[in-house]
Parts: sequence; structure tokens; C-alpha cells
Amino acid sequence: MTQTGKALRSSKTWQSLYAEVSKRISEGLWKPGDFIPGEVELAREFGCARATVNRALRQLAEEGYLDRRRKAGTRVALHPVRKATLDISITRLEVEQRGAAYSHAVLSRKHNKAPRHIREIMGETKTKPLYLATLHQADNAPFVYETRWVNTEAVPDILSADLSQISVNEWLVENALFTTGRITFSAANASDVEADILKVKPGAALFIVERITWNGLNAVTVVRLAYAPKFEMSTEI
Amino acid sequence: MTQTGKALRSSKTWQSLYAEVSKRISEGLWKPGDFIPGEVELAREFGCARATVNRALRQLAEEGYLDRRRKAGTRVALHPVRKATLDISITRLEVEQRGAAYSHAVLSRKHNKAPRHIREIMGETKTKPLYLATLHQADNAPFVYETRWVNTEAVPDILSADLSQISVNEWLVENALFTTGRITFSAANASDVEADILKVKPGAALFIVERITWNGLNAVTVVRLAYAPKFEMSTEI
DNA sequence: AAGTGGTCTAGACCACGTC
DNA sequence: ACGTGGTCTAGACCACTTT
Repeated sequence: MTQTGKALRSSKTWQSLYAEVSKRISEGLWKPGDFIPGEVELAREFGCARATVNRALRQLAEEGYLDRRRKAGTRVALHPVRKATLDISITRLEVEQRGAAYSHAVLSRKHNKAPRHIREIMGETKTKPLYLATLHQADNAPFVYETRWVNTEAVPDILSADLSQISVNEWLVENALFTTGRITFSAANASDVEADILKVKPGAALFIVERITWNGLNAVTVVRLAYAPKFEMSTEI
Repeated sequence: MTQTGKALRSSKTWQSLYAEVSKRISEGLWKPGDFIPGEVELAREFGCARATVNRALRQLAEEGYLDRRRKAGTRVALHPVRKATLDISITRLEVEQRGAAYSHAVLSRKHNKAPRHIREIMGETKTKPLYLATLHQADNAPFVYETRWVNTEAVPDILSADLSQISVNEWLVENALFTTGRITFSAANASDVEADILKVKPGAALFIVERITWNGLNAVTVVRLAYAPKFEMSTEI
């Protein structure tokens, strides 16, 4: 009998501290901009170790509810920034998670000099980049039209991959790990070409995702995804 | 002189362990699907405490690179899911972060029975919901057109707030903390009304954000944001 | 049943940034 | 200069889940 009962024990988890601090903020006891007690004091109040307090407050700070700064202390965030986290997975999984059958077709494959706006992003490369236009389908209906430039200097192996079996996207995700990137979401009216490929009227509003992926200093790939109308991207916040 | 030099000491931070594990994965030493050594073994290898190993591996798991399960162990994720985190702040800050001057105008304010699709989300309420249509402007140009239903049963104070000074959005963000919600991104062609308000041609592609916010069991607010063309939402991944 | 990750503790040193 | 959060340690118990 070295421990107190389970019920009491649970009052010392970082989650319970998380809940208590959340409560005090939402009830207005601690208002936006207010400093809250330091870790040492909270540890005393809750009868737990400082590390436990730290774990709870760090979580709240990561989620945007608290602002923490050394020496200054911890305060309730003035404008609680909600973070919407979108899982960016490969298109095949995106389709399959919707309960549809996935297929894809490579519409065009070139090994050309890149247009200027792509060269500006990738820099001058010794080898010509690979261009691929792919239509991804869900239950044989157009799902997303992908156009992509791949820096063959950064990932030379791509040229020997069998891209009819595995999509470029998937190949890159599994072979170029730990890259950084920038992702941009926007809307655009379908061009005539896009309309034809996606089987919609020209001018239809398309959800556009553009992604640039870097491997250290090299841009690995620049991709543009034009989703068919009715596509939605959702997440819990 | 109780500590070793700074250089050596730094080889025991969780960040250095994070970097080392990342390196082993990206170099292919540990491939997707492979089990990696347990925490105890890694702690021994790196000469640090298990808690430090845990901190590093937890971070990698949160970011989608590792799959961790009790008893089973830790493995490299098969499909490293990249998480794009979007900061959802209030529109005023969104405009100001773009270096523009913010202003807004309430175009319509009603206190009506909600249409059916809104009632389905909010449920039957004793009090009538508040409807607000607001145009947010950046440097006096239309930026985003917001239409919103607010459940006055969940946040009765909203009726007495001065919404010409502070926007509804801002009021709610600061007064209804710790809510949950669902956010949906899509694209839509501008209707005649939207085109007129945003000063664009009917049919222009608009970036649409829809958000439903819950406070426990009650839907607090349902909002639709129609962004003017050229709007982009970006994030690092 | 047993092994792995999840968490807590008590104490310590450190780094950063404000004062 | 000094106070606060950031991190590390060594040991312990616990929870989950697979075997």
C-alpha cells in the first residue's frame, strides 16, 4: 500500500492539470493577457512534480492557449490561435479513405527544360527536370489532376522507377524523407485543358494545392494539384 | 567543474537524439516498417536517460515519422504523414499580417429563425439565432465575405456586444474559449450576390472556409468565409 | 504473461531574456 | 543579475496490447 487509491492518483496526471488550467481559462479566472502562477507554485498547489506541470503547460502552449517565455513567465494567450492540422498523405490513400477505388494514369511525361517560373524555384540544375502530368481517379471518375516537376539532380533514381505502378507522389514520399516544404491552398477557375481532363465546365471553381519540397538546399519537386469540384478538405480543430 | 564541456553535454539533448534518429531513417538504415530499438536500448547506446529518448521519439511520432505502440514497440511509419498546420486566427490579424489596414462593415444583421440546414446543425434552440453578414476589408478592398449564424442560447452575451467596434469573430474567439470544431476548405464559384459584394465577376473561383464551433454539446456558431480571388493560405510543412 | 511505451518524482543544472 | 521555463537524470510504477 505504497500508493494512494487510483482515484486520487489520477488527480496528478498531466492531463488532469491540463484540464484544470483549461477550466480556469475558459471560466475567466485567468483572462487573456494575465500571468498565471509559475511552475514551482503550481506544482506546490497541485501536489505534483514540476515536470508534470511543465508537461501540461507545454501542451497548452503548443496548442496556442498559453504564451511561455523564460524569465517573463507564462500568460494566457491574447488571441488564442487555433491550429488546424491537415494530414497530407499520398493521393491513393486520400481516395481510399473516401471508400473509393483508386487508379491513376500518367497523361504526359517529358524530360524538358523547365519553364522560367520553375527554374526560379529549383535553381539551375545540371540535368533536365522530369515533368509529369497525372490524373488520379476515384472509382474511375476524375479526382485530382496533378502536374509536377521533379529535380532529377536531387533524386536521380526517379528516372528508373516504374511510375505506372506506383505514383510519383508515392515514390517520392517513400524515397525522399525528411524534407521541408511549403504548401499553399487556393481556388482557381478551371482552364480549358483542366476542364477537359477533369470533365467539368471551363471556369468551374477548383480547389488548388501547390507544394514545393526541399531537401536541404535543393528543391526536390514542385507540384500542383487541381481537385475536381465538390472536393472538400476537412479537419477537427 | 562538475559538468563535462558544453560540446559533449550537447550530445545528450533530446534534439540531438531526434536528429540522429531522423538521419538513420532518411539514410535508409531504418526503413519504413522496420522496428527500431526500444527506449532502454537507445538510452544505453546514447548514454542518456530513458526520458530523454522518450522525448525525442514522442516528437517524431507526433510529427508522423514513427508509429509507437506499447508492447509492440516503435517502427518507422510506412506512409510518413506530413501534417500541415494552419494557424486560424481572427480575420483582423490575418489582414494586418499582410501589412494592410483592416476594416469591416456589418452588411446585414437579423434575428430570425434559421434555415433548415443551420437548424440541423445547431439543433432546436429556445431563442432565435443571430445572423450576421460582414465584409472584411484590407486597405478598403474586399478581403473576405463572412456569413455567420450564432446560437444565442449558447452565448447570450453576444446580443449586447458592440459589434461595430469588434468583429463577431473576434468577440467569440475571446469569449468562447476551449471549444471544439470542424473546419472545411473548398472552392466555389461566386454567386451573383457574392460577386457584387466582393467586386468580382460572377463565377470567379472563391476560396471557401466553413467552420462549425461547438461548446460541449451546443453548436456555438456556424460560419462561412468566402475569400476574394488571389487569396492564398500557406504554411510550412 | 510479459514486454514496451507512458508517466511521475525529486533533484539538479542550464539558457534565455527581462530587469 | 537573476528569475523563469527548458531540459536531463535515475529510478519507479503503470497501462496497454500483443503473444
